[in-house]
Amino acid sequence: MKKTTKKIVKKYAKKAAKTTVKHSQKSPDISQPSQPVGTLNNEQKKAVSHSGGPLLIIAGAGTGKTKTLVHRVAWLIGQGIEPSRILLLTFTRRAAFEMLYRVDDVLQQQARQKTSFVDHRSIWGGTFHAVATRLLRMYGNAIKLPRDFTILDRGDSEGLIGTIRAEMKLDKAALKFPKKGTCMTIYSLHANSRVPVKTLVDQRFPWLKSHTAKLVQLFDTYEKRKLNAATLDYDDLLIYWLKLLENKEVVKKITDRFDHVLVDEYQDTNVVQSDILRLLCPKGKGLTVVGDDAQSIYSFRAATIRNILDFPKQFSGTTVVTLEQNYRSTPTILKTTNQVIDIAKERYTKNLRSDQEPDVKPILFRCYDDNMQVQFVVSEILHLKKQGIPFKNQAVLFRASHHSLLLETELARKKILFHKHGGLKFVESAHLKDLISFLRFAENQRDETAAVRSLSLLSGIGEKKALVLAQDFVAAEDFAQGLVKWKKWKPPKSTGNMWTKFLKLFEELTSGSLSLERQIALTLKFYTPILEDKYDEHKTRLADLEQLREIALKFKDRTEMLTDLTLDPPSSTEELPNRNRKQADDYLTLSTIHSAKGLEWNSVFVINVSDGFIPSDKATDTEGVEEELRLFYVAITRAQQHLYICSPKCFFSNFNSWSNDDGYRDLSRFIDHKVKKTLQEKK
DNA sequence: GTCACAGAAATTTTT
DNA sequence: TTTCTGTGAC
Repeated sequence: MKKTTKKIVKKYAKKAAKTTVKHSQKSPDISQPSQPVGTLNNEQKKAVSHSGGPLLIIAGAGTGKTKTLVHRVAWLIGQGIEPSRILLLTFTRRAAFEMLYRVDDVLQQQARQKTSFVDHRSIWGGTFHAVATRLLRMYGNAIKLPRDFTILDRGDSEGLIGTIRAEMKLDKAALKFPKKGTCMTIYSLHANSRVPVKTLVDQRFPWLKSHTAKLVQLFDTYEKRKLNAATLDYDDLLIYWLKLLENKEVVKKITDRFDHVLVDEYQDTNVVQSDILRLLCPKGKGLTVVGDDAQSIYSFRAATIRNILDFPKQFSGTTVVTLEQNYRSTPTILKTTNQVIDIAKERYTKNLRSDQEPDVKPILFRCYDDNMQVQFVVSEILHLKKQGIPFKNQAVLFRASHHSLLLETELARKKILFHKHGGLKFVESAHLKDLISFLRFAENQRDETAAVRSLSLLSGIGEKKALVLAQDFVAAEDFAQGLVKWKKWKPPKSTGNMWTKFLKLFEELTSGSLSLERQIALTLKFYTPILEDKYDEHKTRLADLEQLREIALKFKDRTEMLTDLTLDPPSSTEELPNRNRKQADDYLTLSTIHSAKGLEWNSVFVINVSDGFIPSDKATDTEGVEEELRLFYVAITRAQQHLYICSPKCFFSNFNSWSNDDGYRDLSRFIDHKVKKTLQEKK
């Protein structure tokens, strides 16, 4: 386990300095005075040095949540807790890294005073999914899970569901059976919320009621197929972790590992996750959770706000500490954010307060169309830059990934560099998945999804044949026998010599004697002609594959690379190796609001704050709209000093003419007259 | 069973 | 516009 944390650290080490500068309040020249390093207020102190029963920290936006958690970890270590006996569960790997990095800082400060040296790197840190994977590789055999299982990402899972859906003949148009994506959504909600499929369909997908029986059957087959292929999807990782804890033989081994479990962003956990915690920390012993119910924005992933609200009920003897002192934003901004969250029907969080000097009111820019919005944003960004606020301390936030397309074009035209977070990920593009499928197949030959994907890339072999070949291989007595079977097989003419070449590649990849780099090089060589044939613009795609090769350098071996790329894919252009290093590294950030969670900037622009976008018109019921409100709240609480809320009246110059985003839109209903009073309007 | 083609659908958010 | 799905020719 030590290894992995070390790797995380190594992996991000270069970026570290950059990241912290970028997202922290460390720019004294322009930022508001933030809480001095090393000092804690009374509430924070109480949380940091709490000992005894379970601890719930309710931390409003910008109240120094990370800092408190970091200091708590350091304090625990100072109390003599072995770092390797601390488990830190965060929402993203990046958050885990940042915390570990800062724990190191605090420890170094302490070490200077005490001349003791503690290695923080043995702390277990990561997302629920990443930690689950590690534990499953260690103890999975107790529940009959092979060590070399591979992980299906969302696309793979949908693909498998789609295949089964077709096999069950549910794909006839006249049937109007839900598409694979919808099936997957239902399945995932079911898996993560433990609500029976029937109830779920009745309540949330009533128009699919007539298909319930078939859906259940479909999911059943899906589960069997995954099991057979030794593959787990995202949801399985949590479910199997729970199974591990329910297993009498292993549970003790795991609970004995940890004295303390700390969970960040607790408001966005689901019931499976809270069950895991309950078994991991019986009676809440050594359990600390941190969260803010006003920032719960992941219910589409079956997160339930009840987890945080009912925590004291679930764990008797809970100590609750509430952090209300905000160190991030100016009082003028807080006035707005407090007013916004006031609209919420159900509200548990109190108002935030700040000691900073009042500054300019947040700006509401109501303009004619989306083009004007872009012009305004770009000119303000440049203006702020002139005032000494670098691009990296500014961010533009939006509801959906494609909302930034128009802006991206304009930024490119003006030669302003930016990084975008959220939306389709690099490794999710078809050509990357193609390439990765070879490696994954070599890793786990039972992985049906990877097998079918890679085999059917050969011309003359389609999905059907690929599946038969894959199943033949698995059915063979052992690896060598499988290979013999394959060698005997006569491919159709159109396959040409590709079959022989493929066999050679497959043998090489599975030999176990090649470095990861070499494996990728060979696969790339094999795949390049296929790619050139398959896609028109192969140049850009080839460049992407080269990037993957560079990324691969960071990983120890194939297992680690495959796991990492699925659980923690590079989420922005920033995390990819940059071929133009010489460029100044002052980048503007563009981000979906979801991906902006936990971050902060001096100046924040929230665009498309018009009804239909915020709240999204996909959210229909009250609960959905409430979540949209919290989402908007998350967006505006990211700002330290300058906040801009932009809302065009019309959308024409649309990115995608096929969407129905066009037309007139009102100002978001979240900007009611009370909120408006806290803003200064600009036209 | 494979593959090329035409027509339809589609983007909300993510581990 | 791109991606997915279903159809029909080989």
